[in-house]
Amino acid sequence: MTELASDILHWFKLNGRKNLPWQSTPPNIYHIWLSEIMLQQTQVITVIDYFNKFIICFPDLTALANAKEDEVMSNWAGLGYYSRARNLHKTAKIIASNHKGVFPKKYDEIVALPGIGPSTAGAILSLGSGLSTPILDGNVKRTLSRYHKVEGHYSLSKVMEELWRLAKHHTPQTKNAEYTQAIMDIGATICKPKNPLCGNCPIASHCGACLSKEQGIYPNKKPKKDKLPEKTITFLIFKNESHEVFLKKRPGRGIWGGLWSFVECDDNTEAIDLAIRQHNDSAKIIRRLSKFKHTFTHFNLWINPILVDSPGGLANYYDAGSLALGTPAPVKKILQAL
DNA sequence: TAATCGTGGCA
DNA sequence: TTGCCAAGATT
Repeated sequence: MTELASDILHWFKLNGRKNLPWQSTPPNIYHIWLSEIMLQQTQVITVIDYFNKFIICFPDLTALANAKEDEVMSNWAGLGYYSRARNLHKTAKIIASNHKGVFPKKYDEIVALPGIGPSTAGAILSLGSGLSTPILDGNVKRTLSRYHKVEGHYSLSKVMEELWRLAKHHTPQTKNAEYTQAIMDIGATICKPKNPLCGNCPIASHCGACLSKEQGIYPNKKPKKDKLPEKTITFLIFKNESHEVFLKKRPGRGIWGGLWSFVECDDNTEAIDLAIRQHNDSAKIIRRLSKFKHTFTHFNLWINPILVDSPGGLANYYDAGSLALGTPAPVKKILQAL
């Protein structure tokens, strides 16, 4: 066992997180899988409430496999990266039909499932079955980059190969579930992106970056991008006499895939008039709501919401106060303000 | 290899 | 206010 693994395991006994909602003895593989998917690019604090709500609706893999897609999406709405939810549902169905409802135990089978890549597969095997399988999530990448002063940004395949090599090198044969949880805990609570708490770190005395006071240099920063592109769209909020609003299910790919949203069109008079006529020939604009910005990782979206009177509207009109459908965050924001 | 895919918290 | 980016995978 490497010194890093030994130090981390010792630290874990007293300091590790052992009461997260998806942790149990023995581990529940469904909970482990679900949490790992929710935790992709998402912090623990954000996931906890979603996880608890989700396992009440879908207590086990069979319940999830038998669920309607809209019910799954509704429980995921607000968490983001919605392909995760669609793939989660797909995988539940695959396991139900191809694996007799039992989560597969082999790495090759697990990594072949939709939404599960090499790191998530490793985490499932390690945390769920205690197998000696490396992971390489953001916490491990950051911690090992500092410890070994790895040169180059993650976007370079050469850097990722080196980090995987190091991750495998430190992954112990025994106590692997504890090690995996421990190194993620250290990454999340001590070896943080900004202001790492090296004074509390069990591996600081052997950490290259800490010893040379270069915690800010490693991991190497992402090359700066130009300004984020900006887009402006119009939301048309069709409202009938019963104060119900029209929502449309978005296609299963692209932004907000599988969620329900307003009619959307370009932000100009001609496009707006056309979209209104096409939806309901007797509809008329009531008023414009205030324009607001919604920020994504890769662009900024300006949303121009317009409230439209839509007499006779019936199909796919819903009461905003008792909506059971998943909606994008900005749509939910508008619905709550109506 | 580089884009795409959400949202919210924090410095 | 703006920029950064989190328990990554997919195309």
